[in-house]
Amino acid sequence: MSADGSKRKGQGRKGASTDVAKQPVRGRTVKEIAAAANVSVATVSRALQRPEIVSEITRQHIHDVVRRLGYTPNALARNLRTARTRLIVALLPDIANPFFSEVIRGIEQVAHESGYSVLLGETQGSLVREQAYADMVAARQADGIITMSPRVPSIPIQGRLPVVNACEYVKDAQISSVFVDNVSAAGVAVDYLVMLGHRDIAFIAGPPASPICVDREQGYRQALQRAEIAINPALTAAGDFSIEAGERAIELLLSQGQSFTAVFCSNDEMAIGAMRALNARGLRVPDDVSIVGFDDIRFARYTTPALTTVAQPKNALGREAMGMLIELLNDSDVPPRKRILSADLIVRGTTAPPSRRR
Amino acid sequence: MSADGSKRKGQGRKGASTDVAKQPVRGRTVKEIAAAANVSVATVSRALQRPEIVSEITRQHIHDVVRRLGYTPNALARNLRTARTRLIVALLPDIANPFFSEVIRGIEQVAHESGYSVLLGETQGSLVREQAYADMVAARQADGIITMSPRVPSIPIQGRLPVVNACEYVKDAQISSVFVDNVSAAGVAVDYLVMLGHRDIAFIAGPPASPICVDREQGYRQALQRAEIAINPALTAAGDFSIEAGERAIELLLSQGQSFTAVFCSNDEMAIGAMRALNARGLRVPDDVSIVGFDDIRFARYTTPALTTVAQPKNALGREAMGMLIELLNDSDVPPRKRILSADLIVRGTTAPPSRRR
DNA sequence: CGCTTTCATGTAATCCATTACATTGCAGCG
DNA sequence: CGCTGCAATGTAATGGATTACATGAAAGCG
Repeated sequence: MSADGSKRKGQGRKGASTDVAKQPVRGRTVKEIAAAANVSVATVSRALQRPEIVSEITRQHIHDVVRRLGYTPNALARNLRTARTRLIVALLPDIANPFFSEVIRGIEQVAHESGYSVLLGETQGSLVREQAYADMVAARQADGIITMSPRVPSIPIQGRLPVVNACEYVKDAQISSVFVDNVSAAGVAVDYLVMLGHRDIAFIAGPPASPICVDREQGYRQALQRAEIAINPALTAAGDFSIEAGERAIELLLSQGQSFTAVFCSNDEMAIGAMRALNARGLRVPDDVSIVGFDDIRFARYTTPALTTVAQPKNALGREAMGMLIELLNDSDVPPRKRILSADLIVRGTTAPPSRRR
Repeated sequence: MSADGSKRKGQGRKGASTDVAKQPVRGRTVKEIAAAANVSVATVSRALQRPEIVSEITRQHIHDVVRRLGYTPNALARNLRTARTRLIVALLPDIANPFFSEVIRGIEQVAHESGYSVLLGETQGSLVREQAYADMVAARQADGIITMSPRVPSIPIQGRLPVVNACEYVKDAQISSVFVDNVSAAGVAVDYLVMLGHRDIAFIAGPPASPICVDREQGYRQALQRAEIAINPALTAAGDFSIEAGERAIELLLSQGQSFTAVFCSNDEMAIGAMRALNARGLRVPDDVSIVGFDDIRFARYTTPALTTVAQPKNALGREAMGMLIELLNDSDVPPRKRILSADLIVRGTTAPPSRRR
């Protein structure tokens, strides 16, 4: 078989004319374009990257050839050489949670203004996933990461990678973050309930691993203290941000025979669950029980009655986060900083003064 | 001043030894590891890629060095060489739409089983965005794409790229697709309304550019024909899948003085909007008007009353789409095929027989 | 006219990991 | 002993683009 003549090494088509017809059109290279246009690879590259430094005529010609042959430069090669991808990854725990959608919008707006593309990674709260996506940055497939988990510290590795934490933050991590002042935002919400005349206010907590949830709980407590209402620990129920958790929390409180005229929920989805559970038990919102949520997701406006909630500046959170990331990408020496935005109470239909009954 | 001295161009660190101390730990290379471990780069690469072909002792040693120095192989270089990224991009028009979340879950499950990572791109219906993400595949930054827009044909370029269309499809495009039988699913929904006794059934359409919406409308019409109900074009209102569109549609119909006892909506969000608009006008669901949605998004269960809707097999759609994509990635010659799943009507609380009144 | 600039383009080094092929050493076998 | 075969490792080609540096031609200038 004289096993050498063929060799098959390299691109596998040195002849370049034998089987051209069958071969799919994928994978042209600068070299091919250069050959077809009778110029050097450098000129082709320049014609595409910085057209102004190539003479009008060759530029035209090269562009024609590129179009005719259908050439897309290999981004891997380009990025390898230039050491940047103009790609950033946004990590979100749960795409199903509409809260993040608008944050993403903000991120994308700023990203595009600066020539970055955004790719989304869903982590489902899994550390492994977070790591996997973070490694993409370490492996240079992306320039930076914005994470919306309360668990950034697991991410940064060797030296400081360009990471920004949005919506969440980590207690004493050296990482730039943008988030709202959850303590005071929660406080405002509970103050409002107090102002309406409520004194038995239940609280549905979020995952305790998340500092922002701890803050919301603290805001709730401080507000009660301000109003000189004794804190009843039995009125606090655990939750995990899901609609179902909201339902369960209410069922638990009711089955324990707790009495309350208002519920402050750590997010809107749990508030929706709470409303449903109350309705199921024949209790009316807001006549029997007032409900306040947190986040102001898109659906909050469309519950019946519409949900009173604390609106986070979602778009601004995203924009700000991306802004910080860009700063970091341009100069890896800027020190991490925390940016705190404020959130507003939006009063809709689920809150009213407590009724006489009960 | 003297605004030139700095220049700032290029990688900005040729010296490579002057400021080693200051320099962040980023960017080790096989070469460095090889030097530190006193072996060749080939051995390092092998120790990491196919440990079994390296002697126990060198493997150990190399792994130690890798860990000690903190080395992550440059994925760009690797992917460039191996011509695969093990990354796929899923394009969705709108992350805010909870329908897609579960489809994504399905995609991710299958992807991970086969060693792929999934990145999400939001297109917001913009062709430019779609192209940009599609170009990532052309530029070899990702191996394939699953798109959930009804506009695939804009994507594939030069030869057939690995593209699969999920949830939507394009009439006569040569692209693999997975979607439900929208005609019959819509038919079943309308049949049910008819069965309940409704004869004046309004329809809120989706974007006409989307074939699946055309199909849903066709299903609606066919069902009316089956029931020998004359089709009243004035009972069909345009929509764009948003909650607001649902509200507007109802307001339009009511302001035109149309009379109807049921509304079939092309998706759940418009159904939610419709419910709200009806409530705002003092009409009760389902007592005065029955509502049926489409998709069965997570929130459908939590409206009051809970929404009757057509459930798409979201997870299966995602799994199937990813399955097809993997097939394509393994063998680019498999011919495109369409896979059609079925959808089930879920009866909840927004449907009832028409009331005597009206 | 000769010299310096400037412009357009070409040549080849470079980014970093993978891997085909080459080399070395040693065990096994007739 | 000499040869084959295998295991472990090394050397260098390779992937595809960018870009520093080199070259050559044309233009500007005294």
